[in-house]
Amino acid sequence: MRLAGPGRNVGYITLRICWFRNRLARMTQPVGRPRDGRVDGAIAAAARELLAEQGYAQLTVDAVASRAGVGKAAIYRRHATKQAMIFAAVMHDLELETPPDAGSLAADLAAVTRVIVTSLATPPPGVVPGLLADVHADGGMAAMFAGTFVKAERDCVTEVLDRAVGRGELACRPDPARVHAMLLGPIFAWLFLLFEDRARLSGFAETLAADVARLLAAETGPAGRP
Amino acid sequence: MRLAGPGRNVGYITLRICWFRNRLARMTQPVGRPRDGRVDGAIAAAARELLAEQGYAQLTVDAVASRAGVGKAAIYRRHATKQAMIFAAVMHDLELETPPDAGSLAADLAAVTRVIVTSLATPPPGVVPGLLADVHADGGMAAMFAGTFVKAERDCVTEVLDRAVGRGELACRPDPARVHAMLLGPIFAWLFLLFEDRARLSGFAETLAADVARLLAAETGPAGRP
DNA sequence: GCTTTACGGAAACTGAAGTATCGGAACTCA
DNA sequence: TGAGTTCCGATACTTCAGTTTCCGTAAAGC
Repeated sequence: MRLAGPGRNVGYITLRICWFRNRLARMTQPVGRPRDGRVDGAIAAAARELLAEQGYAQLTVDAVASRAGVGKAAIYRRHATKQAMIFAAVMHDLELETPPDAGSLAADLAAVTRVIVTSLATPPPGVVPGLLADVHADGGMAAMFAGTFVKAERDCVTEVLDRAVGRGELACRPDPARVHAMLLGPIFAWLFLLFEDRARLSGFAETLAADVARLLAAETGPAGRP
Repeated sequence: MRLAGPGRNVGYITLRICWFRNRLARMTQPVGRPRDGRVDGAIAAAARELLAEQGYAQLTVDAVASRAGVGKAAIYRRHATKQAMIFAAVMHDLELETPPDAGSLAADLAAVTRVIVTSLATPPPGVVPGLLADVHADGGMAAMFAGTFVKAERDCVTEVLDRAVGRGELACRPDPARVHAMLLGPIFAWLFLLFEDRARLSGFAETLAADVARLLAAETGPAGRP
């Protein structure tokens, strides 16, 4: 079955060249029919609608395709798995921007806390725990999650702490990971671990932000102190 | 098709009496071959082994049955779903007892924090997020979770806070739900949301417990203050 | 002994994820 | 303009795993 020989080698090299040319072309202008951008939006919208209507565990790819008016192939052309599709749909309209300078560490932390509350309380019930399980079941999803959601929130926290140092409220910047965990964790626990009243969440979050601000100010006091 | 009549009525009443007798008998001594207690243990042990070896998402009921040397029917006779089986297996060897009085609020909170760290960090990777998603996908599991894991931890927290009030360290007891969220949340976030270094977890937890103790002491100061 | 339930084993059923294929359309490049 | 490539919706198919059912057998109470 071996067809080796001079002619065969030339053919192999030609194929390699064509392959590289294709790779290069794809960088600038992909060949073939371009993807319809409206399909991406329709998939994400359908997924979000069905998540809200039926819940995370009941969501099926067939239902998303049907609701979006697209074929399943169009979905799997864009997302490797059902979980990746849901992740993209949920992250799509999640805005995680650093809030503007509010003038003090306490006010800045309160604003960051509100961003966290919104990002956790907005998705339909069951979506956040479901996604978290999927993230822990697949290394690729974990990297995606850490690079988008976690990083965006971490940047918010770091920025707010740097502002406080710049203002002279803090002598040195505390560990952002620690502050991040102390803000995000209790809110997550309130919603998804302890099943506490969602109506009392915003009050709890306000208190939490004030507590953390007081704690940081007390331990790494204002610049100029011993 | 109606077979009503005096004789029929007597038969109905007899059936009712038999039914009640059966219900009563079941309370004291169930009829038929009793369940083999070793089967329960074998199922739980096999599930825990396979969770540790293969991970949460890869666990199948067939594998558990095979490893335990039992039939699948024996599993479904005991647990309504695969998720309930895993829940029972994981909760089986989880000890959540209130630590003994350590003499101060700070020391007591540190001990409770260690209990929480153990309960979250001991299960194999992926098990805690997976179970949490299942809990949020089924109301029955949610009630079970709230009544066992959450309640046990909450009782620890409440007891420790009451001790502090009794000692005079705190003027009044803070909301146990709030304190619970502030202890459990950051640890959960450290492990499962932020993917921080597990080696630094115990240090973070110690700091966290001290922070919360200082916070509570500062806001609802010792008895006797205004 | 009769009835009921549990046991392991195995087969059957069911739903859903993911893949393959089809006829047709859109785009690039030669 | 035509060849080659990719996308499109639609549908059938494969595969896998949860759940149910059935079998012959064993252990308990009446």
